[in-house]
Amino acid sequence: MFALIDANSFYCSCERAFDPRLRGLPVAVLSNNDGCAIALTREAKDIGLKMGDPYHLAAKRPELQPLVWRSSNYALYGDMSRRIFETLLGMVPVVEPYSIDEMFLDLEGVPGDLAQLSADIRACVRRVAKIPCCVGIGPTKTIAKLANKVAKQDHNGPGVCDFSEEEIRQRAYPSIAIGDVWGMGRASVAKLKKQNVETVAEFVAMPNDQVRDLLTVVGAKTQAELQGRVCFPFNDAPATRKSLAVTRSFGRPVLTWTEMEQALASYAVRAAEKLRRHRLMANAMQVFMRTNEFNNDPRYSNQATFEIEGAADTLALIGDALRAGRRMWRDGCRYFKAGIVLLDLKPAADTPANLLPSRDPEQSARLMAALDAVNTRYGQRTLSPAVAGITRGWTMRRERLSPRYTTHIDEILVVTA
DNA sequence: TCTGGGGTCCTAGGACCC
DNA sequence: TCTGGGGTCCTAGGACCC
Repeated sequence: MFALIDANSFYCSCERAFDPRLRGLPVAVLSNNDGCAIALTREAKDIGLKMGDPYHLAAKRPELQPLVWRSSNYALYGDMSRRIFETLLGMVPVVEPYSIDEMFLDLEGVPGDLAQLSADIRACVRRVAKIPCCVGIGPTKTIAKLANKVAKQDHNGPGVCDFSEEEIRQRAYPSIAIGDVWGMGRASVAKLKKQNVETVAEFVAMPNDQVRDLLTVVGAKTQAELQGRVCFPFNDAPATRKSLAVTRSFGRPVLTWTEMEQALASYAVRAAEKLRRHRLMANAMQVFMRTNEFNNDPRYSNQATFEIEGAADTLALIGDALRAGRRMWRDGCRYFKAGIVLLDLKPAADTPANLLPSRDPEQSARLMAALDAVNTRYGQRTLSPAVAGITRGWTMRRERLSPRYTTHIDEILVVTA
């Protein structure tokens, strides 16, 4: 049996955990660059804000004036996610983090009443991590996800939904829209609608071959999972990641190569840091830049993917990124976004030694260790290659950022009693 | 002025091989 | 008239997720 724990309006709940004045108020958290709403409390939904609404339009709507806006603060949310994870680990043997705000539990062999355990988990996450959440239970991950969704929709309910019994599912499926199912996106819903399939019950009743023809093996697996057959097993060990990206929209258009160079170099710095934190090496890189597709600027978009010498060295990655960037750079464009993606990642330990390395691997490792040590101790970008720039006019907007309550000593909450 | 960022998986089609 | 049958690997693009 699986359980899925999903935090309610996670980013907003994190903001509320440290600023109790936000309780009961409509709150929305903005995407990077303060672009659009990506997390909303129920109060925010109730007054008409929708996921994805652009901030610059929503801020002008009279009915949305009560909203409290926050820029996204991923340092805070990541840390809160870790707290939830640790809270859960204190209650069950294994936890599989699925996303920043969702964790699967394997309840196989966990003693006691599942409903009681779920209620306890919910209360404990609220008390210890200060985050409200809902719990869904089912014999497969897809059913547990669905149960969670049902639990969430019942605002005044217990916050727990148990779909472990076949009979209970049979009663529930006819009234659940197929689009509520994990893995059923817009395109699949539209295809099913053409076949007059709109509810989970109707989907489950389709012949498996027909589902496969219509939605490929992905849809067929989802159907099997809804019928109670496990296709997505519990994953105890964290999956090794295959790619890693650092991409950003600019706070204002970038017009000069010098600025683009700074941007690409600083993305490479971040990418290299992530790579080393996960103890990985990258064997290929993708670099892209583009103008804004939403306005009338002349369109230009270019991208290059190429192999690189297996490395987690900041200076090497900067060199690779800038060489590729320089080749695709065109004067006169108003660049709006650029990014770096590292591909073909391998564990650093498994990577065979390069017989003809372009830099001394020992020296590189020592230099990177020193760089990371300084930046860990004194803060990100304390030490950074000069080409990544010191004053940067192009960085993203984050005008409504909350303090880094849990990850920066100067911004920690002070309590007076 | 103003519309995010970061992932995974699958499929189709081309190149190439025997 | 007639032009096989499998493979593999790679890439671009679609779909989906949070």
